[in-house]
Amino acid sequence: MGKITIQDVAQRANVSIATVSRVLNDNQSVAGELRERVLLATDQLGYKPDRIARRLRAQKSEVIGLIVADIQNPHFVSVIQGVQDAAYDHGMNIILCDTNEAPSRLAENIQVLRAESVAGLIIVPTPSGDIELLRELQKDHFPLVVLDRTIEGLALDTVMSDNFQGAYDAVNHLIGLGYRRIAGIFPDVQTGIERRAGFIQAHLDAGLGKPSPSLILSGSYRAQGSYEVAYRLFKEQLPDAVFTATNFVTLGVIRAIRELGILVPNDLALIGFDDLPWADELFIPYTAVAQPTYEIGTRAVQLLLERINGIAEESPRLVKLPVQLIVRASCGSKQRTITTPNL
Amino acid sequence: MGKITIQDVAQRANVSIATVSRVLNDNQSVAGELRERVLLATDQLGYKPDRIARRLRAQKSEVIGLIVADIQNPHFVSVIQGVQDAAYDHGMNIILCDTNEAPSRLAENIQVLRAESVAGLIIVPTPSGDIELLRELQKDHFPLVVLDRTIEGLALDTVMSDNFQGAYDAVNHLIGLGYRRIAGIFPDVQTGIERRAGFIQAHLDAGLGKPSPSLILSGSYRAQGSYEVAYRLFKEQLPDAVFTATNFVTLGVIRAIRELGILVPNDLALIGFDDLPWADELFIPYTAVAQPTYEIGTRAVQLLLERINGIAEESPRLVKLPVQLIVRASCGSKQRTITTPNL
DNA sequence: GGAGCAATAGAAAACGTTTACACAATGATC
DNA sequence: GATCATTGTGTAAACGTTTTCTATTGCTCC
Repeated sequence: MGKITIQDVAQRANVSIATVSRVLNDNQSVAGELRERVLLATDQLGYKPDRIARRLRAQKSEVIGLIVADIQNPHFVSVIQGVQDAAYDHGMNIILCDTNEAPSRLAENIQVLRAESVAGLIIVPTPSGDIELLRELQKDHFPLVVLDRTIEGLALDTVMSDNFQGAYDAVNHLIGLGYRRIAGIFPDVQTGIERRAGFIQAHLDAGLGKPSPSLILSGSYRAQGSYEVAYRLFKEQLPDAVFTATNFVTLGVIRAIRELGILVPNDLALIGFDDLPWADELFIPYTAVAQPTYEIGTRAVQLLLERINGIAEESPRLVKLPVQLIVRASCGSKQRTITTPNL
Repeated sequence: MGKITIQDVAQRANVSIATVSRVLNDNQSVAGELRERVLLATDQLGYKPDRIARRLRAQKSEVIGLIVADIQNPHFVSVIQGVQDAAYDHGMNIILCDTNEAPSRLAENIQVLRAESVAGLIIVPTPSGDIELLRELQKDHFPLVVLDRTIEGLALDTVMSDNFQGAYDAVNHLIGLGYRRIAGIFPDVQTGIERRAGFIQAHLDAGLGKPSPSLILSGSYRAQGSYEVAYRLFKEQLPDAVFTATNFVTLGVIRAIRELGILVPNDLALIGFDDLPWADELFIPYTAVAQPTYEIGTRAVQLLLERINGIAEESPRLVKLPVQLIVRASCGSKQRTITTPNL
C-alpha cells in the first residue's frame, strides 16, 4: 500500500487539493456538499496528512523540544511526564534530549532541535552552558522556557520551585522540633546556593545566629561524593540534624547513616530537598521538601504555548512554585504533609 | 536574522544549490576548488540544513520514535537512556511517547509518529494493544523493534530479557541457601507468566515438586495491590522466602515487611526481579534479578538501524539477553553479583 | 440591470531540500 | 582526430502540504 496523499483524497472526492486542505483545516468555508464528499473520502482512504510536508509549508509544527539535564534523576522524570501529558493534551509531541549535564551537548541539541523546526524549546540549562546560544534564541524571538535554574544576566521565561523558601521551611521545621546543631550539605550549583541561603536565613530568623561553617558542607551533585562528605562529618562530630539539598545527596547521606549504624531520628534527624518515589520504602523514610515536579512540566508547556501563540506579554515571566513539606519519620514527628503557601 | 537557506550558501559560493547539496552530502564528487568555496560559505554563514525539507524530499529521517509503557518505571527510564545514547551515537534523535499502558494511546502514538516520518519505531507494546496495527506496520516493511514483550501470533524483531531463566536462577539461589517454602507474586502480564514458569520449573528441577498453589500469588502490576496481597499472605502463613516478579511488586512487599516488622532475612528472605536504582538505600536492600535495561535500549537501536538500512535478514530476530543476579543482604548471603551466561 | 461585493473553489506558487536529467568539458581509445 | 566514456556542474522536477492569487457564481443595492 503506497502512501495516501492529499491528491488521492482530492481525486476521490472530485475536488482540488486546495479544497481538501481547506476542509481538513477548516480555515475557510467550504460548501456543505463538497465538505461531505471530502470528509467521506478522507475517511474511506484513512488519510492522515503528512506532518513533515505541513511543517515545511506552514513553518510551524506540533513538536516541542525538551532538553533535560539527567534523565536518570527522578526529578526530571516527573518533569518529563508533566511536559509529556500537557503537550499531549494540546496535540503536541515532544522530542526528548538528555544533556547529561554536558554544555556541549546542550548546544548541539539546541541546534538539532531548531533544524527540526520544533515549535519551541523547554530547557534545563547546564550550569556552565553556552549562554550566548540562549541569548541568541531570545533575540530571534524563538519560543523558549527554562526550567529549574535562572541564568545570570539573561531573563527568560522560567519555571522553578521556591528553593529559598523550601530550605527555609525545612530548617524551620527542624528548629521547631528542637534541633539546634543542624548541618547542611549543598552541591555547588545554583539551586544549591539558593537553598543554602534559605538554610542560613532560617537560622538567623530563629535567633540562632549564623550556623557554624563547619556545618555548612559542600557536597557533590552525585550520591557518592555526598556519602563521603557525610561519612566524614558524622564520624567527626554528629550534628543533631542534617539537611540535604538534593535527592542524590540525600541518598548518599542515607548510605552513610546505615553504614555508621546511626539511629534516626534519635541520634540524628534527616530532612532533604526533593522527594523521591518510594521514599517510604527507603532505609530512612525521610521528611522531604517536595517540589511540584509534574506541575513544573505542565506549567512550562503552558508558558511555552503562550509564547508560541504570541499571546504572552513581551517581558519574561518567572513562575516560582511553592514546595510542600512531606513529613515522614526521620525527624521524629508524625507523618503528614504541610503545604506552605509561599507566594 | 532570517533563516539561512541553501540558496544563500550557493549565492555566496557562486555555485548552484545542487552543488552545495552535493558537497554537504558528499554523495557525488565535486571538484576541489568549488568544494572549498562551498565549505567556506557554509561555515561563514553558519548554515544548517533544514531537516524538515530534507526529510520531505529524501523521504528518510534521523528520528526514531520510542514508545514506552510507563515512564515512571525506572526500568523504562534506563531503557530510554540506552536508546537515547545509542541513537545519539548515530546522529539520530528520539521522539518519546508514553502510553501509560493504554492501548488507545499506543495506536494514536503510532499513527502520529508515522505521520512524523520517523525512520523507525521502538515499541513497548501494551498488553492488550492493537495487534492489527503492528501487523500492518510489518506488512508495510516499516522498521520496527519491540521491547520486553513478545506478541502472540506476530513475529517481530524483539529485544527482551530472559525472564524464564531469571526467575529460575532466583529460585535456585534461594533453594541453594536452604529455603523451601518459597512464595511467588506475579502480575498477570506476559512477563509475569514467563517468570512464573521459571519459578515453578526451578522447584521441579530441585526435586521439590510443584509449589503449593497457595504460594503462587497473583499481584497487581502496581505496588499497592502487591502490598495488600503480601500483607495478607504474611499474616496468614509466613513463608521462608518470597520471590517478587517485578520492581513495583517488590516495593509493595517491602512495605508489607516493614509494617509487619518481619525480620529479613531471618524470618523471611526476599528476592526480586528487576533491580532498582538506590536498591542499596532501600529498607530492604534486596537481592535482585537485574535486567540489562540499558543494553536492551542500545540493542534495540542496533536492530532498528539494521532494518532501516536494509542490512538485516528478512525474518524477525529475537534477542534474549541474559540477566544478572545481584546478591544483597535480603537472602542472608554475602553481597556479590552473579552473571549467568544463559544463551 | 449593471456595479460591486461576498462566497466559493481551482490553479499555481511556495516551503527548502535532494536528485534525475541535460549538457559541457575533459581525457582516453581506436 | 572523431568517438565515447567520464566527470563535474547547472537546471529543473519532485517531495506533500498550505496559501495566495484568480476566476466564477450568485447576491445585494442603487
